[in-house]
Amino acid sequence: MKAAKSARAAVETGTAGASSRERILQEAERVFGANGFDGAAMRQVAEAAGVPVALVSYHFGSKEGLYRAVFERRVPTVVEQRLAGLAIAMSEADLDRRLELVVKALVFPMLHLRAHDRDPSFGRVLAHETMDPSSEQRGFIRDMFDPVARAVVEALASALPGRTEEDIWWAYEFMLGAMVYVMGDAGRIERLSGGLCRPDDEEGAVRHMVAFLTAGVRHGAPPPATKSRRPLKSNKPKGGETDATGDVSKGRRQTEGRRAR
Amino acid sequence: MKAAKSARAAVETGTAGASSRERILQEAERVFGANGFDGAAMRQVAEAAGVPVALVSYHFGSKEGLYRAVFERRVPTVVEQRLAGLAIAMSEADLDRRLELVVKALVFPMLHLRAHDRDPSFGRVLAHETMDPSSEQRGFIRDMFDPVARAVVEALASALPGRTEEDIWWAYEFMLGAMVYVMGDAGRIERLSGGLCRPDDEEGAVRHMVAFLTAGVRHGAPPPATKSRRPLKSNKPKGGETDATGDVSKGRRQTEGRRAR
DNA sequence: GTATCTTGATCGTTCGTTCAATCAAGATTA
DNA sequence: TAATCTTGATTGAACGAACGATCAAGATAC
Repeated sequence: MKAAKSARAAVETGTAGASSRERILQEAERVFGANGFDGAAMRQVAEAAGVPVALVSYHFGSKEGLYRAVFERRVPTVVEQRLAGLAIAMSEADLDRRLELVVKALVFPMLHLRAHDRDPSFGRVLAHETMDPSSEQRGFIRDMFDPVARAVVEALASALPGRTEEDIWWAYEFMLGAMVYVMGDAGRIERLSGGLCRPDDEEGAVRHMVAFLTAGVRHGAPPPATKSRRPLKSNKPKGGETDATGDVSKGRRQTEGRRAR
Repeated sequence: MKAAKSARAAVETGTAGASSRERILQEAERVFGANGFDGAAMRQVAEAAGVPVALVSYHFGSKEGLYRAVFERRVPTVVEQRLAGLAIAMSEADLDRRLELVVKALVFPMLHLRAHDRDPSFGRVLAHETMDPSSEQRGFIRDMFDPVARAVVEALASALPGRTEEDIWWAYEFMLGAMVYVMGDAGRIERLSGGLCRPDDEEGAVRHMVAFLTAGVRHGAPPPATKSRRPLKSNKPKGGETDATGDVSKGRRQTEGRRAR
C-alpha cells in the first residue's frame, strides 16, 4: 500500500483507501467549502488527508493549484450535463415546454451534485468563489462557465421570442443567483423556514426552483423604462446616527489589488 | 486637527477630512468588500486610512469587531427601509399590487444602497458574508436580518392566500439569492451581457428584478410532489475521468471548526 | 490634570513554500 | 537470478513573510 500509516482523520471522514492525491483533493474540497479560499490552510487539508504538507505542494504546486484542481474535478461534469440538457430542450418544439426544460437543464446538474455528493462542500466552494471579487482575477468561473452561460441564454431567448436580450440576461442572472444561493447555503434556509425547506432534498428543491424561475422569466417582462420615475418611498435617512453615506467621491477606482499571499 | 499627517491613501480615495474612526470604517468596508473577511488584512485597512495598525485595534478591539462595525453602520438603514416598505405594502388592499410592493420593499433598499454609495463595496461584503459558511457561527446575518426576513415572508403569505408556507419560503430564498448575487457582483453580469445589464443602474436593476421575482412567486406554484418521478435525464456519469463521486460515507459531519485565527 | 486619542515597536503564531533525504517499485543490466 | 539504475512518491525540517494583537510612551483636547 502506498500510504501505510495514512490518515487518522481520513478514516473518520471516510476517505481512506483512495490514493494520497485523491484523498487530498477530497479533503481540500471540504476544507475550502467550510472556510473559503483565504480561510483554508494547506496544513488543515494535509492533516485531514493524513499526509505531510509538502505532499500537497508536490502534487498541486501551490494553494491556488489545489483550489483549481478542486474545480476541475467537479465542473466538467456539471457543464456536460447542462449542455446535454440544453440539447434535449432545443429539440422540443413547444416553446412553453422548451422554456421549462432549459431552466431545468440549468439548475438540475447543480442541485443533483449537491444532493448526491459525499457532502455539500463543493456547492459552498462554488458559491464562495462566485461571490469573491477576486474570482474575476482568478478566472475559474469565467473560463469554466461562461460558454455554457451563453448557451443557456441563447436557449432561453429561443423559447421567448420577442423578449429583449437585456431581459433575458437579467433573468439569467436572477436564476444564477437563486441557484448559487441555495448551493452555498449553510443552514439558513432550513433554519428560517423551520425545516420546511431543505436544500439537500433534491426533488423538492428542483421542483420549487424550476417552477419559480420559469414563471419569473416567462411572466416577468418588466414595464418599459421611464426617464423620470417618481420614487416609491422616501429615501431620506431618518436618524443621522447610523447613516454614513458621505458620498464624498463618486468616481472611485473599482479594484484594489489584494494583499500579497 | 486630529490626524495631522493623516492619509496619503485616504486623499486618493476621497476619505480625508473625516475622523480617524470614520476613515477606518470606510476603508475597512472597501478592503473587506474587495477581499472578504479572511482575505483582508488590518494593516491594509490601516494603511488605506493613513493610521497605524494599533489605532484600528484601539477603536474596534479586534478584526471581528471592525467587521461587525462595518455591518452595524449599514444594515439598520436597510432594515428600517424594508420595514417601512412592508408597512406601506400591507396597507394595500389589492393583493396583486400588494405582492409587488412587498417584493419591492425587499429589494429596493439594497439596490438603492449599492447604487448610491461611494462604491459598491458593502454589497460585496454582504454577499461574501452571506455565502461564508462561518457566517452562521458569527451570526451577523442571523441577528440583523432574520426578523425582517420573517416579516417579509408573512407579508408575502398575506398577498398569496392558499399557497403553502413551504412555497413562500422557497420563493423567499430564491428572491434573496437573486438579490445577493446582484449585490455582490464584481463585473460578471456586465461582462456576460455585453454591457446590457449594469447592477449599478438602480432603476433598471430594480425594474427587472421586481418584475422577475414578483412573477416567480405569483405564477411559480410548483406541481405537487410525486413519490416516484421518472428522471428527466440520465445521471449516469459518462466518462470516469473526472468523475469522483466515491460516495463512500453518506453521513458526514456537517461542520468543521475553522482554523484558529 | 485627566481622559481620550495616537504612535512606533514588538510579541508569538501561523502562513505558503522550499529543500534535501528517503522510500517503493519497475526497468535495465550483467 | 542478482545487482544496479531510474523514476515518482513521500517525509520531516526549516525558511522568510505576514498575520492579529499588545504595550508603554507620547500627543492632544477639554
